[in-house]
Amino acid sequence: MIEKSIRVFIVDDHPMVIEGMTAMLQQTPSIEVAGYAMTAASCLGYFVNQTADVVLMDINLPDMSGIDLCKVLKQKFSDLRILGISNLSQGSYVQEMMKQGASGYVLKNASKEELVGAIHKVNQGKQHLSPDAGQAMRKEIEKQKEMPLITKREKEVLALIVQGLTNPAIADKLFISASTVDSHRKSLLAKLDAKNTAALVSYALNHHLVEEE
Amino acid sequence: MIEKSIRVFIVDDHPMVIEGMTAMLQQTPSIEVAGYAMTAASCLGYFVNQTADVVLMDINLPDMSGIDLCKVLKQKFSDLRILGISNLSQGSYVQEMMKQGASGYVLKNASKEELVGAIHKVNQGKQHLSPDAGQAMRKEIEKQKEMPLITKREKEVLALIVQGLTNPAIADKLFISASTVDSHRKSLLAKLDAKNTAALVSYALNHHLVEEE
DNA sequence: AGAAAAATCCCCTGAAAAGGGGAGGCGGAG
DNA sequence: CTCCGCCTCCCCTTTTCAGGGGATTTTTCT
Repeated sequence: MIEKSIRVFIVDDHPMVIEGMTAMLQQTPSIEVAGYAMTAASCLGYFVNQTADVVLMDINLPDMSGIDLCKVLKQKFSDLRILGISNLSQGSYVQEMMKQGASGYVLKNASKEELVGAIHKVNQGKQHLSPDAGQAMRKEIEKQKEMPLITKREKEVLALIVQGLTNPAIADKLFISASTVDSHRKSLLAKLDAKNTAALVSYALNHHLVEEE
Repeated sequence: MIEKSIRVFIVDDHPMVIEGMTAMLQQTPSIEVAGYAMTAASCLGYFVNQTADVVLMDINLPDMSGIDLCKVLKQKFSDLRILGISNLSQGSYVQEMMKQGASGYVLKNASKEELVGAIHKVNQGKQHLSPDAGQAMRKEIEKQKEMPLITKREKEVLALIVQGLTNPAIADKLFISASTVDSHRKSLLAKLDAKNTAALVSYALNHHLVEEE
């Protein structure tokens, strides 16, 4: 029985990883490396004239996040299967990736067997998540359930508190009264179970409730 | 002219990277991949009976930090040249690595040419730093010069402030008076150019002046 | 349309922190 | 030995925060 081999396209900015994946996949007859790109731009360029079945895509690209690239590719080529690749098993990334249409996620410390297996699975329209990635994603979902607490406004206030602004200063920035800011501050203290500003800021930074770092 | 090829040993917990580096290096006649290990333990096991000229070593290993492994290897085999490998160009790691006797540092996004070049350079007893890594290291040194400000006691107080303790509570913990704690707090505010507790905590966490995260 | 949640604003009191000053002891570096 | 930095402690005042209420409007979800 003759099967068409799966055409895989690799997007990663690390030459080592490209070489490694290529080396791994070349040993597998059912898989064929159709090409690779080291930037999102050149990846998109490739897909103008050519195509592939599965894209192995690093989340961290120099010119565009893998999440955005995933979105763009799926919009143009809905049949394309995308497999996210990253060394970090941060649930939030995994989640975002899947939301944007990725079919799976493997970590960079995946074995050859897992990688090949994942490609086959994804090519059949199934999903594949690395054990750690899946776990991280589940944890992330748990977390979000545990504390959907903070409202938009509170988050804004929190961000300004973290920046070292006082209530009056925050009031100015948000065009509300200092009393209101104080109300939000009190809610935050209660919700996050902090008993003063220091604990509040610590919590916010350690739980990534605010941007910047 | 016949030259002995350089025996390279690879230590990395990512199969992809091992495959990738092996693939890259096999194309280079002057270099021979003597073996590889995915854990510090198996690396040490290898060197009981065998040896190599250059070790390519990832900083992030599952069972031991690359920095510690570097130290151990250099103690036992001072002739061994060690080339650190990592995707993060964090200056502090680079510095630590070099302190422990590493001969160089390349980033995972290094090209085949750079990798091969670095191996040759290091094998000749020279040093090699990836451009980005070198830059990161210089920045780190700059940083440390910019602010050796905080004293031991201040750091202790800062850590407790970050944990959300008030002056009286800190005073209790450190067996000093609340007035003294306040003095330290004032010093911190002045030194770190923060105008309140929130800014202080932010600064401390963002600049890793305290443990835990 | 009606209930729930969020956002807005205000009062009060006491505690903590910010900002300013001064001062004594102690140990290391010049 | 003397100076300087660090640690220690205290005084003062003003501002900000914490904790407890209560109240109104707007948004959101059902």
